This record gives sequence, C-alpha cells and structure tokens, in this order.
Amino acid sequence: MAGRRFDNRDVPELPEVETIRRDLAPLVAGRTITGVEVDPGTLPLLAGAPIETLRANLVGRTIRSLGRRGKYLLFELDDGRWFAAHLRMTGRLVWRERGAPPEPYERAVIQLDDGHDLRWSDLRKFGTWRLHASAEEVTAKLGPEPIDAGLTEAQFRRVLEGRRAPVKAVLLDQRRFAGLGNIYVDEALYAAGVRPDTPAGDLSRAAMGRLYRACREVLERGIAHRGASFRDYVDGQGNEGQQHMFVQVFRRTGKPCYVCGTPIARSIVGGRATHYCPRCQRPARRPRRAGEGARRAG
DNA sequence: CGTTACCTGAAA
DNA sequence: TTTCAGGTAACG
Repeated sequence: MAGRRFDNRDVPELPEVETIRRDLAPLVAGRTITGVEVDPGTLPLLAGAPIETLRANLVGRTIRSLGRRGKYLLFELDDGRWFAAHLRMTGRLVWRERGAPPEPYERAVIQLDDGHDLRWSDLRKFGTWRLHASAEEVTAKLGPEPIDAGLTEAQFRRVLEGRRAPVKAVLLDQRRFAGLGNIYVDEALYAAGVRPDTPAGDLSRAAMGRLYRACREVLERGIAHRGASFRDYVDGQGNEGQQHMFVQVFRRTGKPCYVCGTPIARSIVGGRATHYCPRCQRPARRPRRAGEGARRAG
C-alpha cells in the first residue's frame, strides 16, 4: 500500500539518473523554489554547510532546466548557478503534491511554487547537494560518457591504453568515464566478452572495440527500459522497469550463462563484487613480445 | 595503485 | 551476531 519496499540494490547509475531527469525536467522547468527543508541528521548531504546558507541560495530562485552529467542531476538556476544533486547509493528524488505523506527515509524537501515538492529520500545518507558557480565545476572532474555521441572508439581506447589497473576499475572510475556503476559495468564486460580483472592496457584493439560498443549498448538499453529504480513514481502508466529482462550476469552467481550454460562466477575486482561468465569472458592474451618487460613510465 | 570510511537494513 | 551491499572521497 505504501508502494514498493525500499530496495537498496537499485543503485542509480547513468540510466536511472537520466530517467529521473527526463521525468522531472518538464515538471520543474520554470518553477520557483519557495522553501527548502533538510533533516539535521542528514549530515553528508550538505558536507557540513549550514542549511541556512543553502536555503538563502535556493529560495526565490527559478529553475531554468534540469540537466545531467554522469550520475549528477544539475538544476540550472536563474542566477546562473547550478545546484548539483548526487543520489549515491540509496538516494531518491520524487515529485509529490504538497501534503502527500512522507516518503520512506525522506531527508529533505524542496518546495516549488506550484504546490508540489521534490522529496529527497536517502536510507543511507550518502547523497550530496552542492551549489556551483558553473556547470563546469561539476563536469571538470568527470570523464566522457560512453553514450556521448562524440566519443570515438579511438578516444575510448586511449583511456584504457597503458593502464595496469583492472579494466573494470577503469570503467568504474568516473574521472575516466562518467556514468557506469557496478551493474552496467559487469553487463558491458560480459557483452564484450572481456574478463573484468584484465589489465585495461592488455586488451586487444578488437576487445577494446567490443567494449566500446558494449558500454554504449548497455547504457542505452538501460535508458530505454527506464532504468531499474524509481519506476513506481515516475511512470504515470504504472509500467515497471525492465532491467531484469536484460541483466545477463549481475547477481546471477552460480546460475547458468544464457549463452553457454556455464555457472556465472563471482569475484572481487576493484573492491567490488564482480560477476562474469568464465567461459564467454576469456582472459586477454597480452600482445607482448619484443621488448618484453619494458615498463611504460606513468 | 589499492583500501577504507561513510550509513543503514537485509540476509546469512 | 556478523557480513554484505556499492558511489565516491580520503587516505596509504
């Protein structure tokens, strides 16, 4: 009756954040913020900044647009500044009529001038709100998005080349590529037939090309399926998310690979639970020969 | 480069 | 009761 049980496995990555952005953008564009309330116990949200400061900066501002970069939601304000919200692990942002009952784990509310609220809930309080003088302040530290139409295969390869870190760790690093999280990374590596612990620079040119296309495909499919989370509030039709229909390996440990039947394996790569098919995802054969042992500096 | 802390609830 | 989950910043 109170909707779905809170499920902290639905961690927002690029497709989930983009789904939220698309849903909220037409609802908030042109609206003026009339109030901001934050639960004082939700410390990481403001990184210690006083709520009064945030309120002074937001109340009275009109929202020009709602954008997204990586996993950040970017509210463009009418004074040229940008309000950046990051959902981290368990954050949710939903649009509700004023007076609607609180969301589970509701931590903050942004009141709009049309009688609606943006309700921020966050079970684990990892989410963040920051005010920036420009969008560049947010985006400067982020790598390109795999779904960016301007990202060429050669540019994608250049990020991986020469790196000794596991390719999964490189893909998860938002400074290298923005938007992938643990779920979509495992799915992309599976789709590309690449084992997650392969040192990024050891991938063949062909494998990098497959990974380039796989990253785009899994993210685009995630968006097309409206992500895995937040569906119960964003979809007026009541349609559910479809992520379970395309997840091939994530959290399928021990279950048969849909292609070859081999049980999906689980390991830890880059400090994260990692799922892969030991048969379909083969270790890269390193193209080393002459000069073997020579190390790249940096 | 890898590891840990942050925080809370579910699962083991 | 302990472990685990995962995005990111801080730290070694």
